[in-house]
Amino acid sequence: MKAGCSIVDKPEGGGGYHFPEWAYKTESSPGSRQIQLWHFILELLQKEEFRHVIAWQQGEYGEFVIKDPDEVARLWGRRKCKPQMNYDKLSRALRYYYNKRILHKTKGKRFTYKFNFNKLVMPNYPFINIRPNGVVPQSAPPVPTASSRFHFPPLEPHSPTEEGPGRFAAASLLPPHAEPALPDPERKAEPAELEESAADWRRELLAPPHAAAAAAGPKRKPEVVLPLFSRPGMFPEHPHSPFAVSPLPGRPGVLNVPISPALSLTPTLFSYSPSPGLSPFAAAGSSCFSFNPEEMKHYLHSQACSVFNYHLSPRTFPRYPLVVPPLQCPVPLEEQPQFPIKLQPPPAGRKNRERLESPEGGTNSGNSKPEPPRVKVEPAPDKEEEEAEKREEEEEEEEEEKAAVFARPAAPAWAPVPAQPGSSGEENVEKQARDCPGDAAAQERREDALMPPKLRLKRRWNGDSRQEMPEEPRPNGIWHLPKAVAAASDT
DNA sequence: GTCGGAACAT
DNA sequence: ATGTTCCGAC
Repeated sequence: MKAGCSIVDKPEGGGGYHFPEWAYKTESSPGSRQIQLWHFILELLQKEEFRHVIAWQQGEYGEFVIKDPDEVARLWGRRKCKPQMNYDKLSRALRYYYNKRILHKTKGKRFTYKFNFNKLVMPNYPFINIRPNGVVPQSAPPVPTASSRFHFPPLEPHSPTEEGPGRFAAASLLPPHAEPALPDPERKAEPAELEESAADWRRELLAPPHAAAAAAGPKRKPEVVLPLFSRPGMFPEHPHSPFAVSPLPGRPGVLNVPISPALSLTPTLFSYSPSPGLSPFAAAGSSCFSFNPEEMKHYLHSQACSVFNYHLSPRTFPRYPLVVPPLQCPVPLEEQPQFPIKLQPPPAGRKNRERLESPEGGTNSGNSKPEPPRVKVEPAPDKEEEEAEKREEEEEEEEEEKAAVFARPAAPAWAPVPAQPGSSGEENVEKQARDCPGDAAAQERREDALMPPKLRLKRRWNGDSRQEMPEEPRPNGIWHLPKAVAAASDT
């Protein structure tokens, strides 16, 4: 049944440029990560059309309620070409997000979940406002309103030669009036429909039944609607696609890496999130609303282009901290480290400090002893800290987070960065992103601390090592015994 | 309903 | 890695 489910091939890597695999894993790329559920949820949440299916919970930050589980499941199933999808399965996927701290359940409220916006989206969706009745219908976390008024400076477009279908056409940003009707829940996906490219799924989702039916015939060109954030002249060459121009400077036809502010919703990427020190919202955890206007400006700019792409790959942005569409991009892409993160020395966090005997502990290529057991033998976690974290979490979950999500105390090990005259904001931000991975790492450990040891183990075994597990030469496959390990740790 | 383990798929 | 599918337990 998958035959019909077309996916957009990943861009051909011409020009000899090689991008890391993850870079291709945009929403529509083949493979396991076409689109992530949380992402999809966010999209639905964003659209007025689906208000009756899923909607933000008024008054609860990041909380949403699935009003029609079956329909959501159906939409998800259609999106993923899983006709057998149902709420039971979908919710299972949702539950996996608990551990990742992307979501959690709102206890006692059926079909109600809550995004962990404070830690996740907040710093990455600076442009989304909660405007339940606004044009951006279903909103998102309440962020400083500056975001909504921000406008993009002209970007330097490169000429994308092969855009493929406008797979990320701005349909998700359609104004509510565009497609008011819900698709007929009964309507089955017909082959022709399934043949549609990823670009069409939105249209399909959004389209009223008759329109969708029409789509089954000769493919009519989707009416591309300008996104909210799009402005005339923004991308003169491709006025109707906000994604026509890659934020990545000058890489025509190679890869229009979608830059996404959504980014680090996966644990793996947490550490790469814009550091709190870099983001005005950074603070995600703490004094979120007191930010330096300059920083704000720079930050907004650096993320500007990501914004209308925010529903693209959540993986892109954080790893390309240096290639954000620049006011001025001093470092040519090819000179930038492809995997800047991996080059970063382990943060000097508490745990790492313990084991960091040598100051240069970052690269241990010469080390003959990888000492893998260290990871397996999870020492009893720091009780106090864990307790504290647990308390914090309980507070959050059980007290319905009456403590504002933003009020979370985060003791950053970094210092606020003075605006550097002479260097662009991006530069600043980016540099910090490079130089100060520690804070993110610290947060990582906090997150880990929040987690039961078993889960922590799991995360690590799942490759979610991050700073906890420095890049070490590991014997092939030997460590890949997650279940065994989990079991072992259980007994 | 909700949860999470397990096996499996992509 | 991120689900999907199934399922027993609560």
